[in-house]
Amino acid sequence: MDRYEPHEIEAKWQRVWDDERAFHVPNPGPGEAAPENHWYQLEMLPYPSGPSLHMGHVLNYTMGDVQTHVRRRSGWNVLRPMGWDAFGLPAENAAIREGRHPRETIERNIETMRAQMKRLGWAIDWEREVAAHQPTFYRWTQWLFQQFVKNGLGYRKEGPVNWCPNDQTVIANEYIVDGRCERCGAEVELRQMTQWFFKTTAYADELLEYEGAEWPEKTMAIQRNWIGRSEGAELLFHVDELGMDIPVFTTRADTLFGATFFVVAPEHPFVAAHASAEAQDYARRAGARQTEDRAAETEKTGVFTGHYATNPVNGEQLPIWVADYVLMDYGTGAIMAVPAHDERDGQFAETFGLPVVQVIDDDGRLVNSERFDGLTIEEGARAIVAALEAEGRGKATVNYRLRDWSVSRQRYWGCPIPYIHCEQCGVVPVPEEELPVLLPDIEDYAPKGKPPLAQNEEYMNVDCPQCGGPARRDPDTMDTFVDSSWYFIRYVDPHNETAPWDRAVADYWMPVSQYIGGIDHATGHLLYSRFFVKALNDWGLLGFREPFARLFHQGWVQLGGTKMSKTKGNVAGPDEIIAAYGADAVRLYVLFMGPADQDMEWVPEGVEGIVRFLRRFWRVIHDVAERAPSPGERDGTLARKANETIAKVTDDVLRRFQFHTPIAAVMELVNELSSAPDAPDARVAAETAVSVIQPYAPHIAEELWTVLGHERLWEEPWPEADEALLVRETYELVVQVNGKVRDRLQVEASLGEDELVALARESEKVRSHLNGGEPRKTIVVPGKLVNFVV
RNA sequence: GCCGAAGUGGCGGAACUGGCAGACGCGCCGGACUCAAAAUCCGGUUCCCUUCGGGGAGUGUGGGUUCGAUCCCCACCUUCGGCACCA
Repeated sequence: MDRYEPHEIEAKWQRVWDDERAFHVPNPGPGEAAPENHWYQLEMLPYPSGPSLHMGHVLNYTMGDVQTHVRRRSGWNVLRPMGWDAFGLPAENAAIREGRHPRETIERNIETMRAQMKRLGWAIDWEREVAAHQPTFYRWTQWLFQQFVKNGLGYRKEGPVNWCPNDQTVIANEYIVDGRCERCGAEVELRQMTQWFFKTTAYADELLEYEGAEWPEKTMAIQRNWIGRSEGAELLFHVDELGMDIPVFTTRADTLFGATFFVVAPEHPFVAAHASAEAQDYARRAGARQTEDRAAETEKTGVFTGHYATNPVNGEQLPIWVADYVLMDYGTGAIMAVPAHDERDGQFAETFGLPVVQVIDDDGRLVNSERFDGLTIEEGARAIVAALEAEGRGKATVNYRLRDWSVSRQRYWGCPIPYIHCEQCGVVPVPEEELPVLLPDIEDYAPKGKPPLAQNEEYMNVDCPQCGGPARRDPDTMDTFVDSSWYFIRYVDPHNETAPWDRAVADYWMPVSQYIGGIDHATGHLLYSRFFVKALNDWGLLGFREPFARLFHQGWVQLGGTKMSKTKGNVAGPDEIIAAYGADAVRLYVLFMGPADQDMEWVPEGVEGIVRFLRRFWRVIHDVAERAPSPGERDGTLARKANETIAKVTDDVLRRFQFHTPIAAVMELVNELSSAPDAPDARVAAETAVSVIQPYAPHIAEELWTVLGHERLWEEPWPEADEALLVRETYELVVQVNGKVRDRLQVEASLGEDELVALARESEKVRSHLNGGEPRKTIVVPGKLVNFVV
């Protein structure tokens, strides 16, 4: 027997798979009958800003790989592609640090990571590889951007945006944590800018539904929180002396009679237009402060504006105050204040000595509300809104926390926005036949507070496609979430030069059958991708409305108690472990560490146990190949154990999505096999062990398969458990007295209840606990236990 | 404050539908091989008591349902995650 030399056999089989295009999956040709069992296995694509894969990637892609192998061998037509989220800020910042061009940095990182992936032996169809920064890809990103604009879902708007002073660009809401930029930690500022937006709010309600999508409850809850749907009413308050209306949003129209004052946000246009000088001064000071700082303040502050609003239900004059506890970007930026039934309004009233009127009693019924007295909260709200609606002073509405998606970025390394600004014609799309607008190679792409592209006259100056006059290109680039919102569709048809994809091909493979990735993308990538697919479906480009039929989140691989990440610098790469033990050991260990959806601690010494198992496995299989009779028998103890292992592995991987217990099951089988390598049924058990470990450790499995005299295990049908062998001839019957185990008996599987009870009563141990008495009650569960109650 | 998830040996964890708690692995202890060590192999390893037959306790805490609860119900504690002056 040769020694187990992982590097030799891994290189050998990787070469074979490569030469044979073993994992290439062709698309069904036009009019060709396509296999019905198709499976689109996808893991979130890596972001090649760092020079290496980390263990989180290894976990993620190995899980996908196990799924891929088991499905392939079970007869599914499996699509399993890979690509690169190559545009974006971290990559650009890394390039700046290194003093190189982002393209150089990124393409070098992609080379490294691709080599690592191949070294790990993942079953990827490399002929479908895509990268966001390649013109062949971003041509269609730009085309899609124009579709959004043409369909009214993309627009330009001036408004306050989140500006990171360190990264010198606008950043998205989900990248702000406690008022700071998640990436660099700088305090985010508000700036007035004209920006491109995608109208995610148009799909707010639909994004709350997950029809046909099997998603973790948790992820849907995060998205629901983020969307923040809130049913209520918009009510109009009239300012008599100015002859104008101010709308408010409220979820508590039932408390309208309890409104004793009225508050507008410092940024509310009413303040600048009509408030007293003192109030305007307050608003200026408050508006300059961060929302988070304002929230941290416990004391309520505010100033009376000098005007009054009329309560639409009873004509009462309510003083209008400006206060920073009311936020301009939620609802209408103005509220009716009901100090008796809202904690914040209550604090404000107390601070400024404003009146408090109770309008809901302890039983939850309306009081002091004239003709609405006695109604419940729900009835009251409905009745009051209905009454106001009849007068044109209110209507039921739904408000959302979700904002439209701001997609412009003032940085270099992204997809150019395919629009031209002409003084005569306005904002004009670059004609489709001129796409892509190529990202120019420029020398100086360091951030300077204005987009690097804006400084490049050669790029910026262009003829207007409409009037031919001088015009300027849009100097911004797109948020990288635009790229990742559709990359998974491009995979199905990656070389299409006339369209982003062929709809028939997309509809064949999609939606993604199983998506695996981090839950940190719940409010970013996963939400935007759903938005994209709903829009694309509405335009007739796709035949489905949810991109990811099933979703799974892997846990974090932690080192020293904190999650591995580039920013924390505690990234452990797979290279050293592969060099020391081989790819199969790494693959097995990442999955053996624990349940894949829970965080796990990377213990470098832990891989030793797996290595020991692999060496032992190697030895035992060789031993069996030499000593066990061939063809051998199929129904002994080992064969039955092997059969149970098949059932366990298959069920865990396919139904339970659990990857660590199958490894334990195979270890058990190998342990038993090692004590009887010459048994009549050892050969069938050995073949089973090798066959079912193949998705986890494909190289050693392939090699041992040849040792057992076979070939091409990666194409071998996945073994099926033999139902007949799963039924045990005898089993261990547990005998309890008062629910406590007192004895265990080997019994024939065919015995009926009466026979089991009779056998159990004969047990010495049981008799001593029965103390000669008759059981008051006897419970029999055939196949499991007998319980005597005394 | 609202919403969600999780608490099992020294450690990672298993127990899938209410039926043997601790599979598998790490670590540790003992033994074999060795001049010795590493590697490998064999055995042991929840805790307490024990006359070595066995007995008792035990899955965050306290209750409940049940012949029987890690699993179901109620209350609480702790940890983690999401949202949050959101009207």
